[in-house]
Order: sequence, then structure tokens, then C-alpha cells
Amino acid sequence: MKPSLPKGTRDFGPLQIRKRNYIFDIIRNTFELYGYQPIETPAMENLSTLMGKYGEEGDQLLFKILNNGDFLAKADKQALEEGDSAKALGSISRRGLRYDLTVPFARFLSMNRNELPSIFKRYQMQPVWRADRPQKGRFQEFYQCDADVAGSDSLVFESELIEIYDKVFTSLGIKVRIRVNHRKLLMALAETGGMDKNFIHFSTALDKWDKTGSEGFIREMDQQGYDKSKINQVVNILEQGFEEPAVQKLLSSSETGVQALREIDTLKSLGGFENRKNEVKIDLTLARGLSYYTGFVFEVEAPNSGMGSLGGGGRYDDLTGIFDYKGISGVGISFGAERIYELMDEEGFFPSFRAVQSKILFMPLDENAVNFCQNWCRNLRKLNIPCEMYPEPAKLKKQFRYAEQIKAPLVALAGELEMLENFVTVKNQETGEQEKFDLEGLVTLINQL
RNA sequence: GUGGUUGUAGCUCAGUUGGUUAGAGCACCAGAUUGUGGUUCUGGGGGUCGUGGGUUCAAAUCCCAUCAGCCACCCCA
Repeated sequence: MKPSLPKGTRDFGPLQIRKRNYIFDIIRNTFELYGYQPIETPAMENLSTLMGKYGEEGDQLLFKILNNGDFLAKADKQALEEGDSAKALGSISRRGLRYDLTVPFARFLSMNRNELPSIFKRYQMQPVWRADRPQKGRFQEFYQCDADVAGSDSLVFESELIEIYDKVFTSLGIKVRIRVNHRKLLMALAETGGMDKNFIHFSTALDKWDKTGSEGFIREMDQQGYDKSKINQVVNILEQGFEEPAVQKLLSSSETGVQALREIDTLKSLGGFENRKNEVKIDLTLARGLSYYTGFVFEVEAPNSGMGSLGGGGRYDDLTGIFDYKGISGVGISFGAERIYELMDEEGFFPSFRAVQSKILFMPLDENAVNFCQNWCRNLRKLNIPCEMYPEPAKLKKQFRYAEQIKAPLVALAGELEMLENFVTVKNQETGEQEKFDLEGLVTLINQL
């Protein structure tokens, strides 16, 4: 049969894994540096945990798992006959693949509340699945790297998470812009324009600002039937930007606005915006579509990459409420590993990796040399030196070709002469130099590589 | 979910207005070369032309459907 992959998924070859691990290691080490603890949750969750958490569209993008056994016997016959998929769903599927890491985290937190520290800082780096149509930098299976703090509403963590973004992208060598906004600031803005009735609409319209500028926003709001002069007023504020004193004055005319401005001041005094290697700025046009954010929101993008955001996050007041665990405030960020990978690959930001770690390949020249080579390998491995041997005394052409395939920097030939005096003839694959070495000498040579 | 675009060997692609047995480069295998490869030369294996249907004496080529990839939109990482 013809081999193929499901839509939107891919294999990772050895070299890709090395590059991906390079990214994951930097992110993981940074999370650890700030005291975050690792957790993992299952690929599948109960559908009831997942459904209704990501909006109607999210429900459609959830992968559902068909029940095992004779699932049709237990299916809702009426719904099947009517062809009503949504109605039949509950009777044929009770599990789904995780859609993000935040909801599983909230579930985990609620279930383990008594075992966890009062402030729980966790990170999680696992694949998630969405039945989205694939395109550039978008897959149906992709990794997210999340760090969240649950159980504290201190803005210290906002400051810390911005710092983590800054540090990780600096380590990766990607120049980014970290945009920050506050949901309450947006709320205040919507109020001044009389658009607070449907705040979700307001924020999704604002999300288009990035792509289409003011145009998309104006069009969307116009379609909602808002007053043209009010729309223009809001656009005017957005265009002037947060740093404009007049804008801040205007935003402070409402209670929510004052709250937001106070929090921004606090975040500033906590050093949230200072000493950063990347640009960190308050951007009034940053909305973040997901509606559960209630405080600060973040988004990271690489200017001129055409890539979309490399990560995002924010504060949500009631992270675990849906799981009957009330009053837990959370704030978190997420790194989009796939996009970071693609960007770094395109820009050539990765250091060079070798797929195989072996420092040396032993090549037996006759049948007796096979054991001899094996022993040399064992000795090197005792010293934690990665090495391997060609398994049979094949033609040298063949053995050399293999050495090239695994990009071994050294090869060691062993035949009658070598076995007699217990040495190997080592050839440096790059320079072509060839010399005899005993074990000790070989170890020193390898350590000098 | 909507629109555009592509699909020929493991990879990158050529294939004329429809016309013999569908080609090239790279890769792979063997030999020239029995303790020194990467160059060169010779030979070799490998293709239901994405899949299914239709038009035709004849389809990789034209038509329809379908699947998959890519790109844009919606949304998102």
C-alpha cells in the first residue's frame, strides 16, 4: 500500500528532532529557572471537559474519538436518522483530543488542589490537536509550551512572564516585539464608544487591526450598526496610541479604565517593561480573541516575518471555576513551537547539528577484527564516548560510505596489524590525516575534537 | 467552513495541438577497485502518471468527481 500521513500531521526526522529539542531545551530551562514545575496530561480528555470551552467554532475544531465496541448499538437512533451530527455526538463519542494545554491544566488543578502548593507554577510542553485546515505554520497536530501561575493575582507574575518571553527569544536569537494590553483598558475604550454591549465582537474586530489596519475594524463595527462618529472617535484613540497623554486621560474617565491604568503603573514599577533586550510596549490594538482573558494580555511577534504570533497569553480571573474550584486567578503564556521552528529554520538561526552523535566509526577489515572493534567500542562507551562499528568486514568503499552517511568525524581501521599490537589506524574524515593510536591516545584525540 | 493553486521514479522536475515501450538530473544497487571511500566510467533496479469515473480508435495530456499538499480568508500557535 501507499504510505501516507493524516492531513496536517508530519514525521520528524533525526535532524528535525535535534533542532526541535534545541528550542524545547531553551524554553524548559528558562521555565525551570523561574521555579515552574513540569506536568503532563493525557492526549485525550473527556469530551465534557473540552466541549464549550473554546466557543462554537472550537467545538467544531475538536477531534472527537469514536467510542469503542458496538458504538452504533448505543447511538441515539433518532439523531442518526435525522442526520443531526451535533445531537448524535454525545451518544457515539465521550472522549476527545486535547485542544490546548490551559483547559487540561485547569482540570488538573481542580482535581489536585490539595496536593499542590498555594501558588502553583507549572509548565507543560505537549502536542495539541485541532481539526483546522493546515497552512503555513499551522498544523492539526502541534506542540505548545505553556507556563502558567495559578493561585495569585500578583502582577509580579505578569512581570516575570514578560521577562521569560524576553529571555527565551533572546536565547533563541529571534528579535521580537512583545505587545502588552489590558482587557479593562479595552473595556473602557469600548465604553467610550458605546460598544461595550457586545465586547466579544469589539475585541474580535480589533484583532483584525494587525492585518488590515483601521479599515477592517471600521468595517466590522459599521456592520454592527454603531454610530460612525463614535467609531471614528475610537479609531482616533487607537491610532494615537497608549503613550499619548490625552488618550490616557480619556481612558481614566471610567472606573474600569482607572483600574487598568493603575495595574499598568504597578507593572511598570515592578520592572515589567524595563531592561528588556526586545521591544515591550503597550499596544491598544492587541485584543486576543479568546474571551476568557480578564486582565493583562500578551502577544509576541517577529516583525517582518509574515509568520503570525509566536506566542501569547494573559490573565484570567477564574481559571478553574468551570471545574467547581472558584476564585483561582491565573496568568500564563504560551510558546508556539512550530512557528518558532519554521522562523528559525528559514532564517538559519539554528546551530549546526549532527543527526548521529558517534564520534568515531570502527571498521573491521576481516572477520577476526569484528570482536576487536567491539571491544574498542565498549571501552570508549565506558568513558561515555558515543561510537559505533560497521558490523562486518565489508568492502572499505561500503564502510566509508556509511561513515559519510552518519557524518562520523573519525574512522578507525582495524585488521591483522592492529590486532597484533593493539592499536587502531585512525583517519580524520575532514583532513584526511591518518595515524596510529592506542586507546589512551584515541581518547585524548576524541576529547580534543 | 470559503476561495485559489498544484499532484508524473525515493527527491527535484521535463513530457509539444491527445498518438509507439513515459524521460532527465540527483539518490540507490552492482562492477571496474581483495587494507583507504568521496572523482570518473560501465551496467542495473525502480512509475497503477494522486484516486475513481467519463469523452475518444487512442488520455500523463481533455471533462467531472474525489483525496492530498501548498497559499489566502475565517480563526488561531
